[in-house]
Amino acid sequence: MENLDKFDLAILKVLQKDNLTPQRTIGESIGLSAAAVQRRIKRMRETGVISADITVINREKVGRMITLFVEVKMDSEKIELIDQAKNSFRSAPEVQQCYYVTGETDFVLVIVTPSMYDYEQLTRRLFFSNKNIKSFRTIVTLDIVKEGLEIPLDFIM
Amino acid sequence: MENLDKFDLAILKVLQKDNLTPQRTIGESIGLSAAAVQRRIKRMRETGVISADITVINREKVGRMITLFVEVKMDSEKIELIDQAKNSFRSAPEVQQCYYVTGETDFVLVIVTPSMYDYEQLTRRLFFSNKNIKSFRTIVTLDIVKEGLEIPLDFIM
DNA sequence: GGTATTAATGAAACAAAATTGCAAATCAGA
DNA sequence: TCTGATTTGCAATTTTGTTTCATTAATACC
Repeated sequence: MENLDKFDLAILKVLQKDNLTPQRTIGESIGLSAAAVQRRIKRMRETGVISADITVINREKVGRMITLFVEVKMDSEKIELIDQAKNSFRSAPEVQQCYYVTGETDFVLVIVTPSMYDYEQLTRRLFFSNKNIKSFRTIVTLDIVKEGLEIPLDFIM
Repeated sequence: MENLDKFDLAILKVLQKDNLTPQRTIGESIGLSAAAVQRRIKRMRETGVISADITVINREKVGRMITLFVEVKMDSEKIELIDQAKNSFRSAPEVQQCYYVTGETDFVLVIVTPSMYDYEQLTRRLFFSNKNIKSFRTIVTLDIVKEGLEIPLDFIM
């Protein structure tokens, strides 16, 4: 956990909304030179505070896509089996997000596929082929009300 | 829904992994000039195929943060009440993602807060104050196995 | 308190990338 | 095959990012 000052947090706040904002513009808004902003961004990349810079694609515009939530329950909680499941989920391109969670279920997955048929095929590869998966529950999304990976930085500042 | 050719899709495939990739580099890898790549990106921004360009922050590095899933059940499915709920979820900065879904539950939320206390406060504002929310179930995440907003474009190509 | 050391800064020079103008090539439909 | 519209590459231009360097601020150590 890095210690970030108010400038770093202000920079992050801008970038997580639009990382194409010129450093000069950011500098002006927070009272730093463009060079200073550039160095801070560079450092945050090196220290892993910034983990990626990505383009977000509008699903609806590229083709029909289905978004699903899947709650997965495991039989055994043995660490090797859990890790093995994590790896299999992580390496599937259809699995957009994967969370290991507490309570009734062990994993929550966000899955994006072109069709229900593709999802059915995926469940065979991902779930039915894994002996340690007890059950899974699929939730179909009708509407993406809000999407993003933003972190509420205001609470830290 | 825009119709995108193989070049557009190839560009998107690169950008959704790293949108800081120089257009010249993209051009070389797909057999186009940098200018052509730039024009295509511009068009995809204008048509909304590209909805955002963002920096992804590593939660662990900026401070203690808790990630939660919340399944929300509504009393009435009246469209005005649903829309009103959507708006309240959308406008809360702690709500990172919000999906309107089928089945038992009506909404699935991904929530990021600094502490359980903050989450408890949020539930008052977001859930208990809304008469139309029948119940909600909170799932605490232990580990983010995979995070992202990537869309599997290989299935389209 | 004074001094050495380190780290961070801004301004300017520099490099690299994005953007634009324009002529040529490509493509789709008559 | 012709025509009009679209897309392309190249080169010029503009904008942005990066590095250099001297200065300042902060910190630690006598």
